[in-house]
Amino acid sequence: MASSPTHPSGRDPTIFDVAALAGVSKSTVSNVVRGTDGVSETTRARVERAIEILGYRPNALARQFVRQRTTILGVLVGDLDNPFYGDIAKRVERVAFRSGYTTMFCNIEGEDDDFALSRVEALLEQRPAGVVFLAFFGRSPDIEAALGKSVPVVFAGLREDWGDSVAVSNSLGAKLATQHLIDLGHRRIAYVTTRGVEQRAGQARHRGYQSALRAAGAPAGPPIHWEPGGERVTIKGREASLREELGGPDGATAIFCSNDIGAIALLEYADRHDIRIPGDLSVVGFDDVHLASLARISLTTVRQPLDEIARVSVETVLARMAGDLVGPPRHLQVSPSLVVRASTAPPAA
Amino acid sequence: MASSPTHPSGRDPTIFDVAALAGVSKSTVSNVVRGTDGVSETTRARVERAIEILGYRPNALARQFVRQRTTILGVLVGDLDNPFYGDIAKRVERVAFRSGYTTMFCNIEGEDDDFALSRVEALLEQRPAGVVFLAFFGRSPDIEAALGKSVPVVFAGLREDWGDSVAVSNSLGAKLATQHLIDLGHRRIAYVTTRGVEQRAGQARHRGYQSALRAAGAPAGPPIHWEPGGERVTIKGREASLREELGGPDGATAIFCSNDIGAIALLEYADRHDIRIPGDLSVVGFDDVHLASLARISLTTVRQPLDEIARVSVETVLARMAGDLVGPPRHLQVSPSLVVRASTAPPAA
DNA sequence: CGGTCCTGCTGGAACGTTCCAGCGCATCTA
DNA sequence: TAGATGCGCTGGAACGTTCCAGCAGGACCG
Repeated sequence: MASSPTHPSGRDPTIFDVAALAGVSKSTVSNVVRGTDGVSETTRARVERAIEILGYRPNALARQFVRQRTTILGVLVGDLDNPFYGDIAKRVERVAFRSGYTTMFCNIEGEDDDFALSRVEALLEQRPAGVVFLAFFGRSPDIEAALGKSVPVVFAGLREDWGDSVAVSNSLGAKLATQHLIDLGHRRIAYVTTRGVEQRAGQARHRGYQSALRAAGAPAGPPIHWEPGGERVTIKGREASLREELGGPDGATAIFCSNDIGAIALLEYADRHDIRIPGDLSVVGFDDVHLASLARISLTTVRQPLDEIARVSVETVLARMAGDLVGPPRHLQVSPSLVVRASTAPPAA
Repeated sequence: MASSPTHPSGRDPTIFDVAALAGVSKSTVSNVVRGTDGVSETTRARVERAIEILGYRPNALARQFVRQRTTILGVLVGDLDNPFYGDIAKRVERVAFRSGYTTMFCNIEGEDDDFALSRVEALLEQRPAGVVFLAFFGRSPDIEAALGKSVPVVFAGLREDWGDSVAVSNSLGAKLATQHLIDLGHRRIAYVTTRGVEQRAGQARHRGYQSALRAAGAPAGPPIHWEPGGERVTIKGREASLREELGGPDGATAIFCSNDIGAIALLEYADRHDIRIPGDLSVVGFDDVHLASLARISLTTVRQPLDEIARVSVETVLARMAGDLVGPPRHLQVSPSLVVRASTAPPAA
């Protein structure tokens, strides 16, 4: 048990101990602690002195209990080990802390929906004041039911169909990426996506890709689903060989990949199969994870303004909590930007 | 406000509502909810039915309040954005969840001790049942004071001077790394360290490096402190040029770097300065972050068994919490292993 | 000078659990 | 059959806050 030096009784001092020492009522101590006004300067000083002497610290558990709310901000993360999530998680945490909230992370690794749901329930049991989603959920009805309408929710960059959201403009980002390839002279540009979890964002990115190509009068293909590490891909439900889609005489000369981790896996694949980048194949990613800027990777990509996304997301959910923001869900968009590096070049002649 | 369909009164149903419906006392409901035995099968069934009907969910805030403890496991992370921390954080979370604990992460970015301290205090205010350190703290006396003796603490892989710890054997890992370079034929092997935050681990790694070289009759240098991105290094407090330490006629032919992120930064530096790796210079890291296994990085490194560290760390702190582990701090060591990749080769002839 | 208003402080009630002493009743033992 | 034992259940107390109605007493107003 912790015990302050001046209060060796074993139990932590309570508001009553402070009140007794300062010669005031518990209510006054409470008012001082909470910074309520309506306490005279002299009384305040006396109480503060008593707090100091006793080493009193408010019991957060009691406070949370009586107020029936915490200063916990729940954060649901797709995969902490993915640098994109790690990066944004860190920023969310920083912003929340500045506003007096403590973040509670739950890591969800998309694989198992039941697992994800049980994680969400464990999080909700702590009665967070709000929840920030950095992860996508397939079974949203269950999640929605679990959340009820009891907790404000914001989606940081992932979906726009439920709750508030703050997202980069996926279609604009995809347009920037695709237009860059078009400007370099590419015509056969493929769109590769790697993870089911980003369905909605991925769809929007595919639309942006399509619209850029259409505007340029070039052909846009369907999404090519690829599981990093594998040799096979799925196109409109049919299996095919990744090798044949890339770099060959009829294959694509450039790829826009729906995310950096996938794009980097593509670079790996290319390295193993003697496809030179950007000589034989140009690759553009999405996210601008740190990794992408390493000289040995040097991936051209679309940068998400993570700081802004994190800041605005937290601000939004805090505003909902405070009642400052009411009404229907608000969907904010932030602007992506293109970062050109060494993974893109004009197509071979 | 959340409300179950069958309980539209606005307030969440309490144990009393369940008791009334089931025709028993609140105590019996409590016993059913907590799984206490001493409740007959028929009563239990009746209570469970009532719980179902009302959609009752125990109020975690009230429970925590009355028991004065939570099922929150605090985790202090060095930098969530560093893949090493992200990886181990994720594993810790997984193990904790399996044991019924929810993890609360606090991200500490070593720079600012006052900030770190305020983060720790915010974490402690939630009264976690235990704390796992994945970060190193310079000002441990303050942290120690803040923690008091009230919360069991375990250090995962970082220090061995306070609280329980579960760490890879840093000196053995360093020996493996250095011996690998010696076996390849290197004699001029430098030790580079990048971050103040890993002082203790770094010191142990330097000792392992020294002992391997001594055993081989080769010279061991002092730690070379390098700030990734810079050109200058500090050796025993004196400044020098990194370029001159590496690859030159008198410079090192191989480097053992105290961590992978630093080692990868060294690769970057080498790339920019036309030092070929491993032709001109061999590099070994420590940690085996995912990144290191990318074909374009392919860093020889020392792997930490992160799963084991995470599992044993959480087990240790849970055992302390439960009182199953008593007595003086326990310092467990786990074994590192060498992962040979393409960043090391025999020295140029 | 009586009433009203404000300021600073008070004390009770409430929050929803857990924990525990204790009680009635049936069963077992001598 | 009396007493002991144990099982299943009960009701009160406690946990440390916040919130709120209310109360003195001084200042201000007509």
